[in-house]
Amino acid sequence: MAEKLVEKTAPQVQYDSGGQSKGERTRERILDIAYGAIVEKGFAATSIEELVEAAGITKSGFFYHFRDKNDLARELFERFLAEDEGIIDRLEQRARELSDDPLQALLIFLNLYAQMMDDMETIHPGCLVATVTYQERIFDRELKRMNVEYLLRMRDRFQRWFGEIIAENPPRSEVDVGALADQLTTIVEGAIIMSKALKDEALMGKQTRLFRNHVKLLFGA
Amino acid sequence: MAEKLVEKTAPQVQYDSGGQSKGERTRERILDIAYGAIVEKGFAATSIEELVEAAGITKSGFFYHFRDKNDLARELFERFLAEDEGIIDRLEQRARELSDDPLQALLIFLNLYAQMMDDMETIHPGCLVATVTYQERIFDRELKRMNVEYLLRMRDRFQRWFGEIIAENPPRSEVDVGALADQLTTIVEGAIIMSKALKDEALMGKQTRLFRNHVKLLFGA
DNA sequence: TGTACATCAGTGAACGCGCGTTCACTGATGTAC
DNA sequence: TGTACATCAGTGAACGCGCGTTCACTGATGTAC
Repeated sequence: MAEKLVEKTAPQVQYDSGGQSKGERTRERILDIAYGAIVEKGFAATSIEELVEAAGITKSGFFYHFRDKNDLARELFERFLAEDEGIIDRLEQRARELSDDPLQALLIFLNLYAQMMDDMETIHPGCLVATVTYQERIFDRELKRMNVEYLLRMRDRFQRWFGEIIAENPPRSEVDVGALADQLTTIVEGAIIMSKALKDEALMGKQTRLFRNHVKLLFGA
Repeated sequence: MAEKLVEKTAPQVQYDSGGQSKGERTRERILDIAYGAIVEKGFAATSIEELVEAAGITKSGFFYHFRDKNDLARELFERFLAEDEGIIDRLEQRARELSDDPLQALLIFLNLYAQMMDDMETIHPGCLVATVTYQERIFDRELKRMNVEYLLRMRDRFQRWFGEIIAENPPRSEVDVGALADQLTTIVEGAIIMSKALKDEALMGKQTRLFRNHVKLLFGA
């Protein structure tokens, strides 16, 4: 009996985890687990029960960290979009550093992007965009708005880039610049679906390189 | 009282509905309603309750026609795939009739396909492919298999077509024919997501024409 | 240094609701004799 | 032409299960005096 009481009050080891409190670590763990589960099988099919079981807490513990299930979805989506755009920003920056010519820079960027996809052992996180679009009903308006704004920022980024390219390289054939600006995103979204369905991990990189080939033919010397 | 009894046994009008029995008509009605609902908001979010309410029968009536919910999904998917491939078959046939040259025929086909998308007042049914892929967990193996085989048939179709084209027209740059064969499907799947998210009905046609432009640059004189 | 109180990070039990599914039953239509 | 039976196309009530959510409570840690 006395032993048990002593065990019960055993000193809690305080891990140094980069300034994160215990609660923050749990919260992050839930988000990580939820991310994987939602990408794998969708939001509706992912139950709170399985998340907390994997996280090693109880269901009520979940509701200590998140107001409700949509709250989790919002947080997750925000997190993913920031991460994804950060990656694209860095790739664009590197590509621009490697060439002053906008066309060359874009071709380098597309190569870097395709390589990144080849190296990705797991499924691309962009799935979430598609998941949000397909299950809009169970997600709320806030999520839809975030999704649309993300897609529009991508469009803007490439529209400007193609604008720079066209200023110096007349296109070999008449082309819809707006559609061109959307095409990488379109292909990536489609390739996620295809690669997942066909279990073909090389597909995404290949499709990106095909788009690169189009750009090269269209503006190349 | 007597009046009511007479009303109750009022002669049932027998509509001529193309040889379909009453049960077959109800079944088709359920399938039509389910199709719209699933494309709009996904399979999991579509309840049997709402389907039977819209169809004007009771929930038990649903189970007279379908063994369970997956049974409905299977039937629906089968129906859609057959319809979709029928359309593509006819467009290819028309395009081949209009030109003996495989390259010209493909360019005509892509124009016809893009036009069809422009004319489509509603969202493209190909959504179902994406829905199946994203919600594979709640659908069964049979559905996944049908989906994969559909994608492989599409790949085959275009791989053969590009084979014919390359035999006569050397490509202007080295190209991955397998990836090229997948690209139309990839772009269409991606464009469905984009057009739905951005509520931009013209996007699908534009993306298809961009792919056409790539083919033209790649093999054109 | 010890005590009192506040906050953090949860637990455990219970709830209500909706959904898919079952089952016994039924009224209308079709078929055989 | 009438009757008996079979099949079709459902109805109505009930079920059990899981899921999201709530709520009162708690043990550990942090802070003030």
